[in-house]
Amino acid sequence: MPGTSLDANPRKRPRQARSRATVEAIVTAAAQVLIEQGYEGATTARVAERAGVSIGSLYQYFPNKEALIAALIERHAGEIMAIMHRALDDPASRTLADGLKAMIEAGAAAHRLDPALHKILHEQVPRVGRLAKGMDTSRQIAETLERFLRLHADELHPDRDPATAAIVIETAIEALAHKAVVERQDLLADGLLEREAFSLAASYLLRSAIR
Amino acid sequence: MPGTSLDANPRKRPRQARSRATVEAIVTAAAQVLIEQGYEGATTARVAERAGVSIGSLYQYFPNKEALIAALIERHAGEIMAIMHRALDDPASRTLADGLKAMIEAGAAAHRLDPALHKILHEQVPRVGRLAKGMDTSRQIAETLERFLRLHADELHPDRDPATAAIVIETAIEALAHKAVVERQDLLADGLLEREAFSLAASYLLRSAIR
DNA sequence: TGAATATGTGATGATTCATTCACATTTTCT
DNA sequence: AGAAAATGTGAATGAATCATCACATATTCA
Repeated sequence: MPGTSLDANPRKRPRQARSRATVEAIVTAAAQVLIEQGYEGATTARVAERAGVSIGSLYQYFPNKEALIAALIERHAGEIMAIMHRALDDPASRTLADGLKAMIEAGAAAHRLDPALHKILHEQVPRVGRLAKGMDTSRQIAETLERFLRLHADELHPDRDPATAAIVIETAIEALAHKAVVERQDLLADGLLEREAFSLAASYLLRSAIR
Repeated sequence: MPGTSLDANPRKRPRQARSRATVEAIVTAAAQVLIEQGYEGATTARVAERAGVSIGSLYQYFPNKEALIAALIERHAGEIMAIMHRALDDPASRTLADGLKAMIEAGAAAHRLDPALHKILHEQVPRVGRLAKGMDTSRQIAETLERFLRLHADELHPDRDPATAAIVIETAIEALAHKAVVERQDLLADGLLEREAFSLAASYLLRSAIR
């Protein structure tokens, strides 16, 4: 099996404010070092140094490197999911088209949060053990979208099955946002990305063609 | 900079048949070990052992681990590009819709070539130095598709710019095929993937809505 | 205040790995 | 055949890295 996964659970809870700050500093430093050095170069020693704490402190709260990265991933994934939920649960998303627009904008925003970190997490972090869980954002978003599609079944193209369509659209939108942010920044000019993504999704999903 | 990249060029050319077989065995072993052990677990020693040759032989032809993986990537990418070109250059692709279908089927076929290897290459191999170059398949496919779209400009939806549309479609199709093969094998049943991908692409691209 | 608890330190051990090199074996070429 | 070139070998080297632990400092709380 790829990468024997160790126990990646937190070791000890920070109780005092001082230690909470330490943990925070460590995770933030991990993000920075990861961006600058890549996954292999992000050694526990370097992270601790950047955080301004000793190695020992790092191991006080994270049993190993994998757990540290897992914490970082969960923090990042949490931020993205929050943005997504806000978009689709927004009562302003009255119509299917509105919801789509909101979702696409949320996706773009999520990717712009911290593009460098997002890129490294996607490309360089071995998807192993608990790390994979944290990255499971996509499945959750697809489920949220599926519920939204069912709510607007009347506007949905009759050939579309909500479950399948949700996966298709979530996958495509995510891939587009990722590609734009990571290697085609030209698509980010005046919301070109958002317009194209909307055209793509809308023409596939909508019963009455608004292309 | 992430992952200081070393000289990843081949070291020595195999001249005799015997050594060509050795190199072949090493690259094939690399694929197997990579699949079984992940990127970190794929040590040069293990690869050599699996190939049934000594460490020394491996280093005779590959200056380092990165070069070895790069060779593997290039072999895999080459196979995929070959499939793609065959599809879009096929004279049977008379109409835009036909070409799209061919391209989508080629994409699916490419992913089915060796799904386990494809997955590991995409998810676990750091995109660094020469490794990144090899992974650049996507850009090439987008360019091929763009040319194809220009050839069929008459069928193209007037709002679509060929260059942008090519990127959008290539990205979406690739992402869908990848997702299906890697984590949604249910989409592979009776060509569901291909049908959905076609609906998505066609409704976005075509002037006259064939949805 | 001072005992108990929480937090912080960094030298050190143990392990793993990539890579080299001096030498052995096989193939080619004359 | 036999010299030269190609190919193959694997113990040894050296450099990283992860992770521990005995001890120091800071904070809490009775």
